[in-house]
Amino acid sequence: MPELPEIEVLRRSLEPHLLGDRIERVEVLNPALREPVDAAGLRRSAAGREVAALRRRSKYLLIDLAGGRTVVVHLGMSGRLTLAPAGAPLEPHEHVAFHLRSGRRLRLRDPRRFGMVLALPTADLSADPHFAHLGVEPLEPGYAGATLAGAARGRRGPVKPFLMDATVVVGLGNIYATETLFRAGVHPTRSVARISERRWERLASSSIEVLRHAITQGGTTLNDFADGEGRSGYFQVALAVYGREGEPCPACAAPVRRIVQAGRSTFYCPRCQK
DNA sequence: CGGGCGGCCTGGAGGC
DNA sequence: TGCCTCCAGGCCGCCC
Repeated sequence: MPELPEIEVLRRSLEPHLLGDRIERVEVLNPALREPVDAAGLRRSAAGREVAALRRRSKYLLIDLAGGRTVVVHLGMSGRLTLAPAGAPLEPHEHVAFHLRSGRRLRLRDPRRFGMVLALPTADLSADPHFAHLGVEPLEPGYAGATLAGAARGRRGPVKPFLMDATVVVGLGNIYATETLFRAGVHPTRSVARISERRWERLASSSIEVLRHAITQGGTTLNDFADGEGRSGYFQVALAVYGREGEPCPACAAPVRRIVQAGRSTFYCPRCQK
């Protein structure tokens, strides 16, 4: 489900509640996620620790704890991480619950089980195999057309899967790569070898605009995304082409087309995207 | 080595 | 109402 904007929205919604609170107890209800949850390790790392910071890297939420360890949460496709009041009943597909000093519990539900939860030493995060290969953060300084152009040098293949390649730039999944291409006026099948400097600049700035706009709208809720307090996002109404096969392009009214690239749906306007 | 594809899972939607 | 097929926001490993 969630791409960069959704995780950033989640981070911001949880931050005021979790900062300074303490994880009293960790309950692993069902360890079967993409990587089996190491219940004992998670407990050792997190139980009795105060939350020192909430960060995000790529599509991972990072919960830094006092004592030098970080709880890493990935929502996969269908994960939800929400705060529940004390005594709230277990919900279906609840995998992990962090019981807080405040009485609430931070719980992870994930029907499709593509998510993950692990605890790592905070200082070594970037060296961990989950993070070591990741590319630049698109909302941090230094990301620009030259970043993309440099990564594309010597490569071939269509630009859409390239934008979704997390070793190049992180956070762009199927929705936001699709919307970025529309905003930049670039055809999704165009080879990365045939994109000008100016187009790379446009792609970079378009991606930043799309991501920022989505964050201000609370992310995109197609089915299951919700922030830490269970609120849905609104960006789905602002999607220009994603999920809109056959509907008129918002710019020129030509019917939006759907194709499949690398096994994923791509939507584009055949007139606006060259 | 880079790119494409299947597989991991469950649930919801739509067709019949 | 029920059954079947298709599809879904991520990511990894295998294959060519």
